[in-house]
Amino acid sequence: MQIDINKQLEIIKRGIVELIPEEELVKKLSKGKPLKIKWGADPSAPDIHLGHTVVLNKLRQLQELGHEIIFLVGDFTARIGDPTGKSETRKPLTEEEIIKNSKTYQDQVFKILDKNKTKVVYNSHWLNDLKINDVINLAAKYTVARMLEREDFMNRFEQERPISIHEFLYPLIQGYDSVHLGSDVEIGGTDQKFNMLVGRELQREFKQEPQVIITLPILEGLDGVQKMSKSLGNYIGVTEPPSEIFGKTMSISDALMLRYYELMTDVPLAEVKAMHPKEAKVRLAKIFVSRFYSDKEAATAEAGFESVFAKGNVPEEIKTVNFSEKELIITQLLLKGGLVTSLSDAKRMIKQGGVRVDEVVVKDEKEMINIQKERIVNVGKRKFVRVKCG
RNA sequence: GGAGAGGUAGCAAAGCUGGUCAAAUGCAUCUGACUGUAAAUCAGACGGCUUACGCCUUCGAAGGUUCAAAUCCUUCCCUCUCCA
Repeated sequence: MQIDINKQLEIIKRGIVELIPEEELVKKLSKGKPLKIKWGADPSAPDIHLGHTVVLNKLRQLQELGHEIIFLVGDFTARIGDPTGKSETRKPLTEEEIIKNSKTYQDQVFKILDKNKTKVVYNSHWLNDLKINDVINLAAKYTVARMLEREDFMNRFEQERPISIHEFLYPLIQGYDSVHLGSDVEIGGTDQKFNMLVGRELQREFKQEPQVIITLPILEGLDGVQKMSKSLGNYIGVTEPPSEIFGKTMSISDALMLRYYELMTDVPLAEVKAMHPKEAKVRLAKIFVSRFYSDKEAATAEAGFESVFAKGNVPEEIKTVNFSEKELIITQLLLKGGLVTSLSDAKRMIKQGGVRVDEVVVKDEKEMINIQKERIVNVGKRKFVRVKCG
């Protein structure tokens, strides 16, 4: 039942950035036993997006090759909270939040992974038991100079920006997880390379055979520059409605489209380049919707998109807001309809010609809008709301 | 423990001989034009409330000086550098 090693290697290596070191993987594979593949996730943000799917797809392949996926939920660090950097201090999550988040997370992950072939573990189960001397021992196994090998540490160090001591602990803890699990392979984005390498060192210290590391590309977000992440708001979530997935895909640049094709599809790039860019993008958008929903949903999303943006129609599914008033001044309508953030914002949009009621541009910021009959109000190209009295 | 530098809007970064600072500039963002909801480009907006004159809140925090403070003083919090 074991698949040929060369064949496995070929599948494993496709689309990855690095395999460190390949010989060790061959050696591990040649033992003929399923490998323990560790993959760690942070449960503080429960929504997974396209960026995560790059790794998930690879894990799925490994799973199909008969290996065991260990999905490690990093609940320990989530519970402590990570005050790293100047970005908003991450609040420590409560027990309930973590359980809830990780459940949501799993629901989404198992849209791609085979639940029956995945083992879910929580690192608090063993990390909670560590004593302070265990931690110091762990810390003694690594030097500051080696920690500074990590690019972002070095950058911050050179730019005289703060680095907290505990940040040095995280790679060690992540490495210790590998020791505890006895993982054969750890997989993650290229940004995890350093931490995963620490795992190798620690396993060696603990007289284990070091894990092999597989790094995968980090997917750029919709802006095409920064990595896709929820906090940057440049992501496509796998649970978003089909129309959103479709629309967001259509808004990316041509260059980014090629990148997405490369990282997330099997379509030959030459074939994509031969197509008209717009057609290629539609095809990509449909691939994504099909993947998380169905071909039928994809076709519907495409039709909806063409109707709204090519023909300028009103989207079919839009939010309805009810009012008790029979008529309302346009600015209030926009604010209460959630289309703008303040009255000033509303006036701004009107002044700039971005506000329409039933497709007619509103020029007067004092205009009264009668809503006894249902009206469609929109700001810009994307924000629509249906308003009515009652 | 000692000496010094610094904390400004989403980010970066001016201003800091007190008023003309709701705070230059760049990036990001948003709206409009052009398009393929692409890129590039152009026009504009980008704290809140007001039809508007204007008013209110904002420059790490709290006090103080002053007719008036991001700008001066005091205390506190935080960051970095050098010395120990």
